[in-house]
Amino acid sequence: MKSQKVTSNVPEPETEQQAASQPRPAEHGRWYADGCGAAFALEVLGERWAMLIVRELLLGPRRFSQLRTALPKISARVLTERLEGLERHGVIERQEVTEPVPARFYALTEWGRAAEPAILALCRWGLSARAHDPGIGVSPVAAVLSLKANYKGADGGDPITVGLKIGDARFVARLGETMEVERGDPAEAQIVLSAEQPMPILAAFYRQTGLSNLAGSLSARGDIAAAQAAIARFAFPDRLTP
Amino acid sequence: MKSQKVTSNVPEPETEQQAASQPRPAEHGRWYADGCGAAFALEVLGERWAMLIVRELLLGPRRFSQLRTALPKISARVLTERLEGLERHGVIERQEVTEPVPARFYALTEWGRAAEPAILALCRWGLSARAHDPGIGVSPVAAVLSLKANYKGADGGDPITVGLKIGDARFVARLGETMEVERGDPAEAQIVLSAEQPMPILAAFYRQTGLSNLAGSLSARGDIAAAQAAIARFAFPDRLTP
DNA sequence: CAGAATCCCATTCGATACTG
DNA sequence: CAGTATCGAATGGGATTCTG
Repeated sequence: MKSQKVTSNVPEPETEQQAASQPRPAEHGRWYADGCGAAFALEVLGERWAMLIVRELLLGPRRFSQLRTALPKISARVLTERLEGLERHGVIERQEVTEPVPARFYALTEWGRAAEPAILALCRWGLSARAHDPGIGVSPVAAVLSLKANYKGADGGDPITVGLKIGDARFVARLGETMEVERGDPAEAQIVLSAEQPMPILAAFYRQTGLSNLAGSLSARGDIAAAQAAIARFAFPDRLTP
Repeated sequence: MKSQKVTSNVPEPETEQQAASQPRPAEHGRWYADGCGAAFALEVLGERWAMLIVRELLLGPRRFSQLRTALPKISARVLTERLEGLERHGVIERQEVTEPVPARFYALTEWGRAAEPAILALCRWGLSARAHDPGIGVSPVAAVLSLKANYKGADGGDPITVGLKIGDARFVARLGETMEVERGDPAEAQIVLSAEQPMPILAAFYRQTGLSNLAGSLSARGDIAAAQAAIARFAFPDRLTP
């Protein structure tokens, strides 16, 4: 990580053509000239798509193409730019693996992971405005984080482990005083919910209802009483706008 | 209760045609096509400056020129645009007063106020990255919210009331289990801190130190032991980046 | 003062094509 | 697959001017 010389907010008049392919604004990020921590956060994460990329990395490293799948409307160019910017700011880092097959992953740094509370808070705020529109897609990661954002604690009850299979994605969540979730095989979980798409799973939690009425698109395996208890540990924000 | 008739500045000249075939870019705010609450939040607050405008309104309604003062780098045009957008989305509302003198204020709606936790979380995340650069200005509101973002509770102690005078701004904070702060006259407070600029006040809290070494630019009045106790109730995040 | 209206260029984006 | 390169088009936003 190297620090850049910040010259001035006045763009240099055509240094050369190279400058055109290297976007300025996030260079050292000085849009706001505001010492507030939130302003600095927005210098780093305030560009379009940046926070959603971080969101997608919150549950573990992802590859370029996986990010594109999770964020279908982002273009390759913008994704490349954002990954560069986030890496330069120290939010993410590249990981090269040769293990099964050579590949490159993008992973959050420690600081990047620390952005989770802010992103979950934004998630709650967004949910407080309008129902989750089922017509709009949600990535598996977004769905799982949406649950995490609205977890209310075990309230003295025992921890419950919940496995989630959403398409190809596999998560294991542990619902204790806090909700911890990571990618992994749900084999050991007390309950496993499976669906091809994220929405049926979200709907089960949103409605604070049983799973039976979604049997068509969602399948549940395991202790059904534990499933009910698990669902009761989530509460979604009241809507503040009609 | 205001009449919320919007779409006034869009004349709609005989074009009642395609609404679905033409994906308008930012018109109805659909950049992301992502059902996640965070994505929706960013449709509303993700434009440059938008969150900082909300931040400035978190401690009470402000006038156009007051916002410009607090955010010196925003242009009148952009501020106008953002205020329109935030009003259209239901985050803020205009208030016309005729009281002392006819004036217009911008105030958060209930939903807008609900964004406070997200903004404070971003503030904490930004602070975890780098020291508050004293070379960069902070608005009085940003300074006070920065304190609120890092308040850790009374831990069994009695509430302490702290008055803050920052330039012309006047705040009263009550440090109980949570920190509540609003604009108001600090006359009744146990402690009153005064400074022309926000930074000396922030510095006193940041350093977890007494006030004596900042006597030049900061003045304190009241129970000095209470002041020490008050300062001890704040803890600022560890830096996660060097 | 509180904006609205114009002008206009730099930035940014999406689509497509290309490459190692 | 994992990006680059290029290009045209849309947008953003600074500066300036106008108005109630």
